[in-house]
Amino acid sequence: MEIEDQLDRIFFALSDSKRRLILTDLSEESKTVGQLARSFDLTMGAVSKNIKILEEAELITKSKRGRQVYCHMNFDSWRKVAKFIAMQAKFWERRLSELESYIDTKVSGEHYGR
Amino acid sequence: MEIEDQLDRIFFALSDSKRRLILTDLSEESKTVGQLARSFDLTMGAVSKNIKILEEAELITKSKRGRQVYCHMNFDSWRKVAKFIAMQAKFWERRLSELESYIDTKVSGEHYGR
DNA sequence: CAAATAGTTTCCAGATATGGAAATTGAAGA
DNA sequence: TCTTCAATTTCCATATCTGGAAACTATTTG
Repeated sequence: MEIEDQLDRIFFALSDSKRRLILTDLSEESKTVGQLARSFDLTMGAVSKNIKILEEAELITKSKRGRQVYCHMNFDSWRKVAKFIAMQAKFWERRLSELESYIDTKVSGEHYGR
Repeated sequence: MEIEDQLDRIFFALSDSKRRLILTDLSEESKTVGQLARSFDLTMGAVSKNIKILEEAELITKSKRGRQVYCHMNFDSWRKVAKFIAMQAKFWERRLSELESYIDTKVSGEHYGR
């Protein structure tokens, strides 16, 4: 269930528009927690907690420079998410076309599915 | 903020492995709420509520046949999600390669980003 | 060392999620 | 109509999420 837990964390992290905004912001350049707090008009505590959620989902990484903490978008991890979703889509797409050709050739009335 | 709300709902719906399992199950064939409840060892009430969450995210649709309610995977909506994520990835990818070439050509020391 | 600064964590309150049990709705069938 | 069955909704308890305020940690600077 390890991968499933990881997906839980990723999707949960992405389910909040503030966090997606932070992620988009970090995609342009790495920023400190304080910079993010000022950008999004939140306390540092609040940003720090959201950052933690994104970090646990492995969507970002952190690095220290003195007393400042820089947050970096983890592009590798995002690529993985994109790949997973695209593959899932492709897989379902295949099933769907199989189903459609089955319906086209074998079935006529009584439409259950959709 | 309409699109953002939609994304909130979609990602939230996907953030639970039970709901992802239901979705995968429905990708094979449409099923009734009762069938899903039996498959996943949950009460109908619990399944019905999760179905509602997936429906509000427009990841599935429902249709009635007598007193049974069939749930269908909404492939169109999923394609939209996949497209959004892939586009986002591509957008960030481009930014990333711009950044990398910028670093390659102009900068030498002092590595902030990552 | 003391003061200031950047972040994190803790504590708190209010909001929301979750699923079981039971009441309710709506359709089928005797 | 009365009963049964599929599903939804309501009620409830438990758990988690969220962000502000304040306490705490760690690092820089005077």
